[in-house]
Amino acid sequence: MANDNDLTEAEMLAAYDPSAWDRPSLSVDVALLRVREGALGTLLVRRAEHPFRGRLALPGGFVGIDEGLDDAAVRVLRDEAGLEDVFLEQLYTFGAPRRDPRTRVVTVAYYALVDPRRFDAITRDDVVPARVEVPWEGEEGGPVRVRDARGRRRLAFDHDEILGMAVKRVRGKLDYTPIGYDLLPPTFTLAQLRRVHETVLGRRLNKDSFRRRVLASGEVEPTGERQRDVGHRPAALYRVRQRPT
Amino acid sequence: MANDNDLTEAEMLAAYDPSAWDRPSLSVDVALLRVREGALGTLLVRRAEHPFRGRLALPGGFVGIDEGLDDAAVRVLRDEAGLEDVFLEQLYTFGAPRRDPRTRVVTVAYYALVDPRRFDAITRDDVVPARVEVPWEGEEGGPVRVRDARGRRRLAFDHDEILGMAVKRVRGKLDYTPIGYDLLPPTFTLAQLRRVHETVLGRRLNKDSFRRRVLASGEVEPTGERQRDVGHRPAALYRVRQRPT
DNA sequence: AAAATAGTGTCTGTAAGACAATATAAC
DNA sequence: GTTATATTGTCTTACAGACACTATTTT
Repeated sequence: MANDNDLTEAEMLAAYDPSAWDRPSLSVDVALLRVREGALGTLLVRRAEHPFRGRLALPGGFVGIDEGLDDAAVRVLRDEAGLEDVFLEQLYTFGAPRRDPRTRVVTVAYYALVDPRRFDAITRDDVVPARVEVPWEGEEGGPVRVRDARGRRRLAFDHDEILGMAVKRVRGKLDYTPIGYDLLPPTFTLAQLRRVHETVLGRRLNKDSFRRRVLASGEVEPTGERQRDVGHRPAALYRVRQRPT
Repeated sequence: MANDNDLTEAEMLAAYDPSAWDRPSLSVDVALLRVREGALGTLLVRRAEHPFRGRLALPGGFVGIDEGLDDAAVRVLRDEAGLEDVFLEQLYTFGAPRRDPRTRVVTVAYYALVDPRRFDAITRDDVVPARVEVPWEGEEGGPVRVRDARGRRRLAFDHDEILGMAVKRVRGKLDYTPIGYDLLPPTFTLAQLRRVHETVLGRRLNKDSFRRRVLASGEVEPTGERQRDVGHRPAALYRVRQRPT
């Protein structure tokens, strides 16, 4: 190519041919997490086509040529998992050259946190809830293991790595961001909140200091309501003070 | 396209045409950070071509079709900034549809931390050191301002956002990871280490408790040496105990 | 000796962990 | 009343901030 330094910027843009070089494909994948009955769970889709046909995978899809990355993640979550208006944040970009056997595909991974009630409301036969087992402590990191109603599953691509990175990220952010509330219904007791934290972190927390810390944080306020029909003294219900969208 | 569910995976891979859809270009950009004389600095390159010709930008380049993302970042750092073997970690992926006026370019941003001595050893006339000014407190986030020998500079693309995200990330990781040592020479005093932390965090730290905390962490060990020619009582020199690659 | 910073020892306040005591709803 | 958990209060311990004091080098 000749030296283009004599062109104006407009001329240069007009002459630019984006197809001149081979380039990777770009996708997004969304690692959904929920907490229920003291266990981490996720939502997977069964692949209808090669590669990894029949295997479970994260909801995902290719990024449109004029589509923002966040927009693509929102679209995938809506179209493949039937979920909208959930916590969604970019996680990490995975681009090992042979992670997809078709061709080079770089994927921008997102993670989402969902109130388990909305999770349960999903009824699509290609969407499969699965339990997430974390085989490492703390924020060590590494792939997770996944188990659906039929037992242990190997996920497509490097999706067990992506889920593992999502768990690691949430563990890291739980202590100093209001992220835990996205895993709960709009109104909750302090015991429920603690149970969510314990499940995500994979360890028990001190009941008293957890309570003190949360109340002192100013993140929650009592609704004035209490639990009903619980077979013991009902706990006060709280809500997040200002959900910071 | 006809239903391909009757093909074997091998047939499907052979038939797959990666050029069938438009796709974004993919680049990497590296936000370098160093601390010197109580100020954050970075390393920029002057763009020789459109777009943003003549403006300063982060070292960056397109990802090869068979090149790993980390490998691309290492290559860019070596070829454009002349640096090797520095701390380098993926930061965030920026993909707003119009961030590059040529065409859709998604960039995987990395950040690197460098001992300022190695920084100073670079002598290339297209590489420009610049001071980084952070106009926000704590981990609020947002773009930074950049100033080179000639004064305030507007960076190409969204590179001031990327640098801002790098500062935010380092601030967040400084307290609970051994990341600060990558900004220092192999041997250092506790006062130098504290000064680095103060510069990154943008606030003063308590001298006594910083000292106690670092010594109690077990991350450093005394070399047995002391400073020389400092005009006051010389401080003991320390090194990192085991650099965890 | 003066200047300047390194390093040590001690006190205080805050927050977490542990644990005991009391409260309240369902049965 | 019994059961089961919520909620409050107290004590202890760990650690950060503050500050005073001593140490050691250059000038």
